Amino acid sequence: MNSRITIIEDNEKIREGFAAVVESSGRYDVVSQYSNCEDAISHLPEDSPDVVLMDIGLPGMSGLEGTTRIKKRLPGCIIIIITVMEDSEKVFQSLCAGAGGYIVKNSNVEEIVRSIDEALAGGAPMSLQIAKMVVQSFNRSNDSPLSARETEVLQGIAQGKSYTKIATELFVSKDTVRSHIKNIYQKLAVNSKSEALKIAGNKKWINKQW
Amino acid sequence: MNSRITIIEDNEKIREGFAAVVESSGRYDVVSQYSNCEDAISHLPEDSPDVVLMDIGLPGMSGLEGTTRIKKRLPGCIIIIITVMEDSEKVFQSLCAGAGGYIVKNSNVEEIVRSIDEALAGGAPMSLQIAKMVVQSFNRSNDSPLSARETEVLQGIAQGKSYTKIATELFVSKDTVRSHIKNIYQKLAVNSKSEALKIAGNKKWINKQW
DNA sequence: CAGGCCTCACCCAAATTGGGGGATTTTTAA
DNA sequence: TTAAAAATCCCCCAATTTGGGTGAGGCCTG
Repeated sequence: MNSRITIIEDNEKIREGFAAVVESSGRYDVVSQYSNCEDAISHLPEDSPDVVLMDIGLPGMSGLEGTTRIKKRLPGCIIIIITVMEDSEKVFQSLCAGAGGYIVKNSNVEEIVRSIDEALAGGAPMSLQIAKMVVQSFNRSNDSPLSARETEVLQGIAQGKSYTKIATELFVSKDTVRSHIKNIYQKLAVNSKSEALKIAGNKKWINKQW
Repeated sequence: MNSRITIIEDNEKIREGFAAVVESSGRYDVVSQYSNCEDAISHLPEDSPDVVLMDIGLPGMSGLEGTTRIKKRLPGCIIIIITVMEDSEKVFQSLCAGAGGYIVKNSNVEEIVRSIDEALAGGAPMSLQIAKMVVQSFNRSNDSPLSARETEVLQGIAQGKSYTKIATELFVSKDTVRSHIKNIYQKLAVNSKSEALKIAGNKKWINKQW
């Protein structure tokens, strides 16, 4: 049976262009097209797409948010982001949201169809250009105001460890850890763990590692 | 001035092969070669390399661990992983550790030199094959024992939020969040935040995102 | 020598956490 | 249809954690 495809893209020309290309292959059925995520999500059960071609810059809910929501309802659904060249952070976030690949808007017919084939086969369709962006988004910035020790402590916080646990692992007293925390909070102008993690995480001062 | 390069690789033939290739370009100086990370790290200050070519499967300290340590001491140093085709998890972890690129062991002369050029220019040298692995490593496994709601709650924990904060954000009471936590702990057979995060993180049941 | 960094201590009060018990409703699956 | 699972909420309890304050000694670097 043919794979079911849903297209979400606000530019009508581009959307119908993609639809035509996909249909032309004969192996895919475009079951629906939407110009925004909200509409698409409300029709998810009927459409039950195998693949979603998703634009990132959409009116209303962003493609990022949409990807997360769709993945939540249809975990098996593969979402391929349609994009012009954007910043590496967006690409990274899309992957975090559950995107299965990236194709650029001005791809030719064969590339598009091949991307969908690849995605269904379990591969990750994307250009080397985009892949490199992902890698670059890993690079931690080195202009952190936090000292080495403070970074270690915050890293522990990021892993949900208690002050006591962190102290044990760093071979220092609990009060020392508390001192570092106080300094961290002062430097970042916050007063809670979650706030500190949010800004240190966004600025890549810590490894949000797994 | 030529860029300073250090090579860490336990196989002597491969190591010297790389050295010869790099030297042959004339634009790079191989300032040192080591067969393990420990030796390399103890000579870091004198060597002060701009680029490190690092094997992943090393005796003693792994290339992953070594990458982390070197990055800590020389944040500006670019570390390129030399590898045979490995699992996507290793590739992902290397990038987390601070690797700036990936080249495969049987690359030819031009590829190697070009990779180093690319790395120094700020790009991320890697094959499309490897890039795809990175992307694949983002895919969350869907065999989680946690329910959708429980996953949301644990996600909040991962961001360092308090039960109260999570409750507010999910529009439920604090006790509901506590109920979910209790169930999570039982399912994962743990009894603390950090333990739950560790196993849920490792198995990719949650997005460690920011 | 000033300033940052790392270390540690003590005080305090509020909040959080983990564990126990139970209850209801809705959804899902057998 | 019936049982299990999920989601919601309530109460109790005690230990721990957290955030904030103040102070202080040693070390290293510019």
